[in-house]
Amino acid sequence: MPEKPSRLTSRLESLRPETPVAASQGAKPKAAKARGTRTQSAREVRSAARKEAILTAALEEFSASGFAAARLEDVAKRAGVAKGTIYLYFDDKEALFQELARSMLSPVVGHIETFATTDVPFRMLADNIVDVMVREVLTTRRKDIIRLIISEGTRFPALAEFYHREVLSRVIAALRVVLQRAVDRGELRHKALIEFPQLLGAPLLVAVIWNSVFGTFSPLDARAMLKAHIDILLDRGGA
Amino acid sequence: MPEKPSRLTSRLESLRPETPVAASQGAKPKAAKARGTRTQSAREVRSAARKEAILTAALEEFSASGFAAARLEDVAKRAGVAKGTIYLYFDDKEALFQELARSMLSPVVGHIETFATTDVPFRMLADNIVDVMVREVLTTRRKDIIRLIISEGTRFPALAEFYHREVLSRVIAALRVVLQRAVDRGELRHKALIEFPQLLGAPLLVAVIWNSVFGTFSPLDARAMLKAHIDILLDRGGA
Amino acid sequence: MPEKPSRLTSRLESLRPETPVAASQGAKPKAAKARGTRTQSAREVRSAARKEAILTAALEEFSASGFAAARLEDVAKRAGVAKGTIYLYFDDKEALFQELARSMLSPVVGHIETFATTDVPFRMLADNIVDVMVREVLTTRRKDIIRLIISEGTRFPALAEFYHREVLSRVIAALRVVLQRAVDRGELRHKALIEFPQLLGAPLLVAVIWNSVFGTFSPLDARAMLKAHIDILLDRGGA
Amino acid sequence: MPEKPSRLTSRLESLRPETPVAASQGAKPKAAKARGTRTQSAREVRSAARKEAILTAALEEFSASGFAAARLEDVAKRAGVAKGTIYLYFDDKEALFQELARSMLSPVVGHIETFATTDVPFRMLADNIVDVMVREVLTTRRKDIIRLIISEGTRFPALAEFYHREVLSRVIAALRVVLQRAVDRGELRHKALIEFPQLLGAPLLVAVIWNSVFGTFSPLDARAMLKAHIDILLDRGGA
DNA sequence: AATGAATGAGCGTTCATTCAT
DNA sequence: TATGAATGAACGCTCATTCAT
Repeated sequence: MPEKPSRLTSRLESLRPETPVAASQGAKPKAAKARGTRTQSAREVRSAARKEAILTAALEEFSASGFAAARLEDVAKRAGVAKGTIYLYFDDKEALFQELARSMLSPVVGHIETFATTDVPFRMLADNIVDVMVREVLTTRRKDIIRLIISEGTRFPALAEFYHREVLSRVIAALRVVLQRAVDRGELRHKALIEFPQLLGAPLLVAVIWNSVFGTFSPLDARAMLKAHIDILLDRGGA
Repeated sequence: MPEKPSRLTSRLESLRPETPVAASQGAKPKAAKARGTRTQSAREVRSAARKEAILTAALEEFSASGFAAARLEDVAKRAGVAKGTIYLYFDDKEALFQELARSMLSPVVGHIETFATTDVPFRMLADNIVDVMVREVLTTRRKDIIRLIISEGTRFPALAEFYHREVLSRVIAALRVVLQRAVDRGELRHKALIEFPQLLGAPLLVAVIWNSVFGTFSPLDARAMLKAHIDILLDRGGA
Repeated sequence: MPEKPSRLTSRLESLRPETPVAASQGAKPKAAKARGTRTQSAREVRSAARKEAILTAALEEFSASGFAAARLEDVAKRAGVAKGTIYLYFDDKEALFQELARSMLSPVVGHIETFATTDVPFRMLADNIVDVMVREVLTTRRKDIIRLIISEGTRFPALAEFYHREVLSRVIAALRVVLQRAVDRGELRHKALIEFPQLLGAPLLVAVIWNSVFGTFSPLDARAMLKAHIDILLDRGGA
Repeated sequence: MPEKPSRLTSRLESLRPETPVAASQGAKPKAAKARGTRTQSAREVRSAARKEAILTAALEEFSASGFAAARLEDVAKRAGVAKGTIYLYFDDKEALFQELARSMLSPVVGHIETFATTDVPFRMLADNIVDVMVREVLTTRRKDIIRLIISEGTRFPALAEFYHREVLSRVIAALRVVLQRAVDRGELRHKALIEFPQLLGAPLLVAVIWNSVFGTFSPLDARAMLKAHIDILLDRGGA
């Protein structure tokens, strides 16, 4: 069913833009003049592209090596710029890291609440969530951001708070609405989920971590597992 | 109920020794010749204590800073030895890290299979597992090892494999036995769990990560969540 | 007496133009073709103004930070031009520095010899010198040039030689004439001054350095000190 | 006369030790345990020697290039140590610089007041001061320290204050005593010197600066100039 | 065995200089 | 002519590792 993009799916998918997009569009090095919506000059376009290239490269390097071990020179090389160029766009290594995380998260932020406002049967919603998670998280670089936050969150409290405030707490609030409604409608029996919506997301976390840490020698069928989880919660497939 | 250590509990708890124990017995610096089982000389005892002190210190530093950012000098200081002393017991930083992880995991390994051989009602077993996890993982440094493996696993494939082979795959196998039996006995309806025992452990992972990353400003009642999860799986507390 | 600008004073003061004046007239960026004396086009005027702005800014930055630590970007910012523009007028940082020093010194050069040709009583001349030094050196940016030459002279032998040749040796020669005449006339007893006219200027150096280094927390009344010095040389104010 | 070291001379010369001596003798890297006067271990001796070697090398490099342009690697090379070794003894480049200045000044500090307590005819004292200045300042590295303070004082206010407080203000106070006594005894006519003892020292400053900046191509006979200055103040050699 | 001073490769960051626009 | 983004050599500083004591 999720194969044929329903209206719901497409709405849920609107968190799409996977490539890191700086909050400020016309990424003028260091001084991003947000001058409304205007046609960008060639230079502005090039600048924005460069910033994105750096962010993309940074994501790859940070994912592969972690914050401390990642070398800015490698980021530069991968982005096809000189070492110094990074500093035209970011104050320092830490700022690059934090902006990276934020820029990957920001597009998500705006679309989270849609969950709650979408009025569809819970099982359909659940199926779709699984689908979106697989397509938008597990098979994209967003899973790497999640891992980075797990790995470095303790060392970057500001980032952890940002992620918690802008993403997790909203997701949880939205899920609570959805779950409450499902319970009210008799679509879901487990009221405990309302208190701990984390239980709904837990398998996603397992999938992300498992496949990144053990995936090479023991891959896990994330989609199947997520579906199984939903089935359990909905008493489906039990026989 | 778990308050009064039942026979089961105590067996499960026997994975106790939380302090890192060197895999090699006598811990002769560098050339650990395990010369049969012999009463250790005073020097050997002192040496083993030193190694343990270093491992304990290393765990704390690695947990706090991650592998790359942790400073061996800080480890030494915390362990009360000189920087050079570390190299009498470990080849290099990486070896220290790997031995640390292994030494923390090893005691666990031996006791995992007990799960499968313990023949108790599933719901009792499940409750006990929750209890043990909280006491032996979430409130001890073992949670830090889990986080370290999540954070550094990609950079240390050997460690990831070790952990997968010696811990996870065994735990999963044991859980499968237990879960199969529970299904067979009609104690559990969700056969899907047999295919994905990870779903049983997922909330533990969430608890570990959540409290370490967001715990300071948004603590999560891990025990309550784990219990809620069990209740859901067992259809308890629902109605 | 020096209060009412006598003819002497005004002549001494003619070393006035404090703003740096480019040695090259029309200041055509880089290729300063001095095309005879012609009315400068609007563009040439603007160009000359720009060069001056850069020199003024450079003086401030070099004075504040020294040659090595001064940042060309700051010079540009202060001059209100882009970084690259500096290179339209100067070959590199060092050339900017040397031209700066030369341009500040050049106007002085032309007027030094006037000392010798002015035929006034020594004590009047001496008083005026004090006055001019205070007004034209100590309270202007020329003191900064002196400090810069002291600080950087060793690293810029060409500059040191230039300063010595074009300024110091001339001043000294002129002073010798003046001093000799004063001795001959019986206005001055200390023949040794003729050999070491530096002794006449020494207090000026002290004033410049003292006030720039210790001035903030222990200011020195330069004028009073210079006057005291003259009084000593002239045996005034003693009894 | 100054040729035959009189008692006075030797007293004045007691500011001798020219090689930089760290305030704390047994220069244990970073943690200088000042444990009274004790025989230093071989290691302590070697450590102190190293610190001195670094300071000496630093003086040379800083003198030659100025603070900003001096390269720590060159300091290390000159001192015969590795780059990192410097950081065992000094926190950073700035600390090295400040400690250098202080260590060169400290031995001076203790001996300044002797001027005032020495009760000899002023002209003898003056001659001796000239002599000591030439031997202990102009022909040693102390002149470099003076130049460094002139050059970098503005950028290192703490150093400027230290120098002013510990050296200059004391010298000036001591000179005032001496000068006052000379005036009282009728040995000196110029009372103005009491207000501005700087006038006594001004030629020394000129000599230091002149010879370091123009010395190569136009050396100045500092001793002769200083003597001439004294002669002027004392009305000697006039007729 | 234990120490900790010493090393030097390595990395983050700066900034003079260049050059496409 | 003027700009300022881009470059990359250079340098301060760190820290894993070694080794004389």
